[in-house]
Amino acid sequence: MTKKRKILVTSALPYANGSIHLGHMVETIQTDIWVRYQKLRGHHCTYVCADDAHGTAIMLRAEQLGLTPEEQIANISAEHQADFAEFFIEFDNYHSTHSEENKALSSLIYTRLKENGHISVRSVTQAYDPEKNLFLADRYVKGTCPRCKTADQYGDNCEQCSATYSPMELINPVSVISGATPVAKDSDHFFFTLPEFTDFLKDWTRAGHLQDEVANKLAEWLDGGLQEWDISRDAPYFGFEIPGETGKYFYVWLDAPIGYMASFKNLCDKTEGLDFDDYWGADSPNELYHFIGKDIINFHALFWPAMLSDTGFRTPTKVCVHGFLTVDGKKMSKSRGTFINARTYLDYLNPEYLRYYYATKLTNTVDDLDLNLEDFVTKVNSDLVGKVVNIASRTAKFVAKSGGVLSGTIAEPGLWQKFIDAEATIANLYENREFGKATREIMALADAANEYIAEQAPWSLAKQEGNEQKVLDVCSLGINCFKALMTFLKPVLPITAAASEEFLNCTLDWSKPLAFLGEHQINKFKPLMTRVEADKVQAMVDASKEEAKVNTSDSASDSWLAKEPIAPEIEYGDFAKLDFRIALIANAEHVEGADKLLRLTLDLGGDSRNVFAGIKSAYKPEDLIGKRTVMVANLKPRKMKFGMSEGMVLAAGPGGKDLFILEPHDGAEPGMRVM
RNA sequence: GGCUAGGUAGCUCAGCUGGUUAGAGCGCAGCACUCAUAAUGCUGAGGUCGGGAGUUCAAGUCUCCCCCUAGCUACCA
Repeated sequence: MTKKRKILVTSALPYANGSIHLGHMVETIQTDIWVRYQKLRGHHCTYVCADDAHGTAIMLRAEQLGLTPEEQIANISAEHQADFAEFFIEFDNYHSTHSEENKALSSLIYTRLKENGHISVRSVTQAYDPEKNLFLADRYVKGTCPRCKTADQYGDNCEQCSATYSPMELINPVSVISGATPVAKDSDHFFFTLPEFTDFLKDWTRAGHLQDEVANKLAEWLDGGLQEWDISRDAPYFGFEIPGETGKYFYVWLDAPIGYMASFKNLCDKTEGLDFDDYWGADSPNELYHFIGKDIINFHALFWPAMLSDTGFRTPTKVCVHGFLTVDGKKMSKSRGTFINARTYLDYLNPEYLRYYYATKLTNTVDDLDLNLEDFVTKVNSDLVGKVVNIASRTAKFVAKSGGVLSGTIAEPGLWQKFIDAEATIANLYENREFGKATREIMALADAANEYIAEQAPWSLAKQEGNEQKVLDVCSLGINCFKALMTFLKPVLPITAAASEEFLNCTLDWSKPLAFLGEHQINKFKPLMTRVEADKVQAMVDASKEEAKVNTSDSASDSWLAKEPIAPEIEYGDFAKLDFRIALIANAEHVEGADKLLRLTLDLGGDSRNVFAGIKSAYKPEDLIGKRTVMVANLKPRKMKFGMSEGMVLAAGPGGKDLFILEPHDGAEPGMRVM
């Protein structure tokens, strides 16, 4: 190996408010494979992580459970660490952002930012819960959209009409926490003056620390003008109080990335020879890698380097961004059972299956990664059991028969050379986080080994006297191929690698070039990995469905009635004022410039109406033409940007794709009144 | 609407700076083998590379337009 590198690696800190799921595992498995690879190559690599333990959500959750926030985060931390451990995620340290180290570092960084004139203070008006005496983030206020009158919308924007507003603009705003009506209240907030770092960030984001597509994405923000970043929250808040202030706390995202430093500091304090400044000093010669998902790019590639550069610390060598996990091509879904918790997976399946499957799908791009459950079963079985492990399984017996000592003769140097030649390629792919390509290379070698064995057919040779040495030579090469394959796969499959070391009676070492193992005693072969059972996968999906059911009935808020209670009772006379009519959709078309509207021409059997309907997200015009529906015919016409809307069609559903217009049974004719 | 990614065989994905009949694995069909956790090997079927136009001697690969998917972002009632 060349120079020994010193690398500090992090995964994003999981939030201490929920369980680890298979989406989180994409990141920790990706990071862990990379870290294990670096260690295997003989580099000094340190992997730290922590729970992200602050914020209103955690405070409220703890309260709900009747726990102190400290008890709550301790419970979750234990759960997270147990899950990670069983997936063989090998952290060198797992800490918490709610720690002394983090408090000290956050204060230090804040103080330096302030000294450098990069903290500004100004008053912000916010919704305030007068019962709980708590400022309410937008998502903790719900009410009726001031624009389209849809009930039960969050305080920042409307799901129905996508209007944006501040929480206090809602009609009948309600605190989600207490049910009280929030009041507007002013408070001083502290801001990090990010725009002053625009030039620095324009350079930094193009200086090789990021994937190109990430830098492109960030250029949008940089060119559009950065905003100052609100880094304070008012008491009560579970976090760190801002030095020199009372009742002001660091916003959770301020101290979360500092949690990387804090976890490392914590490790340094208990590890001989590991020095904090050696890694975090402004001119540190060592490497710092952050692995994150694409949802938190701005925190890691804008705020974070700006803060670090301004406070005497080094900035990251690389921020490695990955995409989201989809399951069977779709977003993880609780009702489909594809929102799978790490623990649920572990209850049914071997963690190495998932490590391998993810490895075959991981690239160094931000593309989303699909866990196709059927593909998962066949790929793991075919690649690992059918190909790799099979090589040992089919040759071990012959070696054992001749005494269990491998031959020093390389029976087919051409084949062995293929493995030697692939070494640098595979190493390079690991280094560049192209695990999918790496596993493809490795499987190509496994194919070559199996072809060779099939071609030599040692079982046939063994039937004739005098071929003993030839059989041993062939199978020794087979075993060596297996040894090379498992060395290459060791970062992905630590447990199978360990079992293989036991079988091979040697350590799978990749800090030195691959060596042919000859004149060497090996142990009895035992099955190294069993196949994925498809019914276990199904059982896992079913269990996830059940968990989702329990959770939703728990919160008792998922039924449509709960979301929007039935309106107050009305008199028949009130109802009779509404004139609903059957209408034939004579035409439907897109409206230029409108994102959500379709222009419908409704035929009432003699009368024709022009109606704008906000159903573009759910219907194509051509699918509507010729269909009948129900409209409110006596609604006062309303002037809209695109023209007059003379009525309204009736539709149900939360919005987006889930909008369903009414369609009458056959026989109802245009113009008929609906009563 | 703007931006960033995608759209290649039934499924999951490769295809670098444009260059001979577009690849792999899985699945499927047939054959062989029977050492191996019914594993392995060989052969084969299967793609107008989202659609259209253009540049070029030559385009999956470049340009433009359109459609679809995901995410971010804006506006509109």
